[in-house]
Amino acid sequence: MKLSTQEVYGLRCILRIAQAGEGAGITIPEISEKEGISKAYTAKILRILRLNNLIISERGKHGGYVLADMPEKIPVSRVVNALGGKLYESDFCRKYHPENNHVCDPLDTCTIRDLWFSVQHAVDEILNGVTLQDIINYTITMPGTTTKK
Amino acid sequence: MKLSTQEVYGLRCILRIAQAGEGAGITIPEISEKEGISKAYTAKILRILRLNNLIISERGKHGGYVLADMPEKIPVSRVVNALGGKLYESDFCRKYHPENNHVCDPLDTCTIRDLWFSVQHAVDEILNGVTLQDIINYTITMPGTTTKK
DNA sequence: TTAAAACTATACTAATTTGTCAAGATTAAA
DNA sequence: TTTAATCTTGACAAATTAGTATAGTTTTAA
Repeated sequence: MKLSTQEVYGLRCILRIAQAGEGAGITIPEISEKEGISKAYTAKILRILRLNNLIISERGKHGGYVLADMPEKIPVSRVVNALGGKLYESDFCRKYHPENNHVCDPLDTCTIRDLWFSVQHAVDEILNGVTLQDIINYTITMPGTTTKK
Repeated sequence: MKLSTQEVYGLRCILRIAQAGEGAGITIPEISEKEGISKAYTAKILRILRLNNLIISERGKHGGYVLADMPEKIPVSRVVNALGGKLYESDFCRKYHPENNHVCDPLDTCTIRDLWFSVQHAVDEILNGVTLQDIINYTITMPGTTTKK
């Protein structure tokens, strides 16, 4: 059970956008430089976030990205699901029974499916309960940290 | 956030071994046939389980595999961790900061790390609390299911 | 109207994960 | 001791995911 790099990078990118502030906007080169991710890859990840209506792009010379909603209204779950999909999805059984799935009988598979589903539920509960604003707030109030310009 | 196929297949394979019963043993061809996984791939997955001391192989003509411990003493977490690793591991920061990691400062990265860590904790809690025996029991008592020979 | 600075899209390469193959080692029974 | 049924190993091939390159389009401001 692993996070994809897209999920990790994507969350960091959208946090940069959130931290840029209301309507301020931040560009791909800026995010790229701050996160140490290439411009091309940053663009690719932001595209996914945009197609999922998490961020809005402004084109042209003074363009950049802003959040599509207020940071306190964007739970981390939306970001993660956009970039990496869910642990348990409706195609679960089909996916893991590539053959004529004669083995997908109630004997074992359903139990296992239930188990993964409950794991998915626990993860969702946590990620739904944390918004981008929560992360920003928590960061600022952490001891020893300063708000970096 | 995805399960690897190894994790899903591996859990199913070890459940087949558990269901075979005390000291009974089950062979690669049998597991392969029952699960619809190729013999070669089954062998590869069982090898990982064996190297993680979850199962014991008996070689020779009447060989096969048995559990290394009682099914009620093997939590699912051990199986999953053996096959797919953990969501959050000690190399987390290094892994996701491939550059000279100049961006791994307390401003954002630590908060995100804490978030992933709490997700990992929730997943662990669930997977630690379910043993192979639990899955077998639950299966057998499910309505409409029969114990397949 | 031109040029710069930004985003957009698609195709391509590299790395990782999945899955296969083939040759070998071990054991039990005839 | 031979044979057949088993596990063991490492190299290989295929598929997926990660990341790059390139050739655009859009907008602003001079």
